[in-house]
Amino acid sequence: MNRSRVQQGNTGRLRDFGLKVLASHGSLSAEEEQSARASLADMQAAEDDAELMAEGAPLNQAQILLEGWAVCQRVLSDGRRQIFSFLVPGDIFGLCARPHGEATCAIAALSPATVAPLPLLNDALNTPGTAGRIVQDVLALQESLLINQVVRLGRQSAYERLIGLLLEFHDRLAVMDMVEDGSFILPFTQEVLSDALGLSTVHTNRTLQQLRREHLIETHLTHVRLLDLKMLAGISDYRMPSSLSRRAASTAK
Amino acid sequence: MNRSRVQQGNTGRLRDFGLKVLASHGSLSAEEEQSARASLADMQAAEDDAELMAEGAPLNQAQILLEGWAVCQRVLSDGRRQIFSFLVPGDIFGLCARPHGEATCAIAALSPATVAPLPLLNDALNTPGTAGRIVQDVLALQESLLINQVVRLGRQSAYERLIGLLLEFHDRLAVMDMVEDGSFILPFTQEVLSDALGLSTVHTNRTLQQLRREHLIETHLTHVRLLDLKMLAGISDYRMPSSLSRRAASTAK
DNA sequence: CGAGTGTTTGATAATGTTCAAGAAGCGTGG
DNA sequence: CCACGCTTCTTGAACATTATCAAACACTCG
Repeated sequence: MNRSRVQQGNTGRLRDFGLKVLASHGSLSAEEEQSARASLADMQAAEDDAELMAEGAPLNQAQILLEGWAVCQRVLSDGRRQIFSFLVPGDIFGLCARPHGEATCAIAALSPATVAPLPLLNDALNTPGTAGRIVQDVLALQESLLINQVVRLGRQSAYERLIGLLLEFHDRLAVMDMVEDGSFILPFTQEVLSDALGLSTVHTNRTLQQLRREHLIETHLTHVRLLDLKMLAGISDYRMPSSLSRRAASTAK
Repeated sequence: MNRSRVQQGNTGRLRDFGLKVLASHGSLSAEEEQSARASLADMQAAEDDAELMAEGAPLNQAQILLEGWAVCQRVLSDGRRQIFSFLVPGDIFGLCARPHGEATCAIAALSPATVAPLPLLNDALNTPGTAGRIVQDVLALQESLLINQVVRLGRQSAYERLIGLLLEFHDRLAVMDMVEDGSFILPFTQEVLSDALGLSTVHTNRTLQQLRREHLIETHLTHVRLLDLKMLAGISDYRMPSSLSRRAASTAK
């Protein structure tokens, strides 16, 4: 774990982002905001590729990813890697519903990242306030994303899988206010995408090309734009997880 | 939901089986055993193919599958089916770590089944006794099985997947004392296996044949025998979930 | 025996992988 | 500013894996 101070100028912006994310689940009480504000100040930078959490680590320290992306992954003994899920900026991790839970997979940063502890959320699952609500929402979302991942890997074609994952990114980033006109940034390589989709990089590349040829997406460097959400959702049989759509509604101006 | 009385002669055996399963997590207190005994008496039969739990149903009624197999599954709009996980006799379902949880997928019986409620386990997650321990164990196992399923589907060949799933069956049934000399019964068709493995039935069939030709397994009707556990585990990079190996140790005479 | 369901087989096609090499983007240091 | 090395993306060709379709076979139950 290789962490260090965060550049001065950013801390304010990132702290406000963290507070906004928490508040998107419900309004924070004065004490809750106080606690969140204090712990967000402890934010730390992590390098690209840093392991934010090891497989088997005790799940008793809630954290929020304030900046950068990360993945939950497992590496097979022969080097093949499977990515289970992505963490996007604003995502909360390190939670577990049951006491003494252990991480079932490692969490690794995909880009330089900033992380802050949220002791407020530790063991908050069954508490009445907004903290409890946040934990519930986060766990519910995690579960439903994992189920969607199984469906993609088991029963969908490369084409459908890729679309489904892009739509998931879209909806999750939209809740964090990181989508503009269908466009967002994926700060990682096609290899990462492939390890999530269970495909070779070459095939991921060609499938992306197909989507571009069909004018369903545009890409420029790490920017992706989804051009026809309805069409894409139809092709991949995608439905937004209910735990997201609730929050999307509450975020809308 | 199509349920009815259980045949007279079986209730005693099934009740004892249920009690044995619960006790395999830790010794039950007098009150716990009392409660379990009472609710096991409410066991009900379910037909082949019956839906034991609908997708979206509130997860607040713990139940135990005393007899028969079931699956967690989701069906895509075009009819393709993905099976996420299997429930073997002795498995507990209907639990959720968070309050107000909803089932993310439907549970369907694969064979005629017998099910009993276990109110003892409702909201027992954070309680001190053995009931709490059971809930923790069950949830931990579910999670780790789902992760294994993702790895199989995403990064393993048909051959590896099939072996991995067979080993999982072996170890889970062994804990329930349903394996004899590497041999056990899978009371469902190759189509079910295929829907779990994300393969066509034809390909599942041919992969099974290959395993037989290589003398790694034997099959006779619904009986399967694994002939070389070490070899099989090596091929598929399989490790027994830790939540199972703990119980396997405690079950051993 | 006959209908129904599940398994096996063969032929063929689609989907996805591998390997190898070239092109494009990016940072670094001269 | 350019040259260089590095990584990522892209391309082509050959190959492997898995799916699809259709038919035959086997087993089970009435």
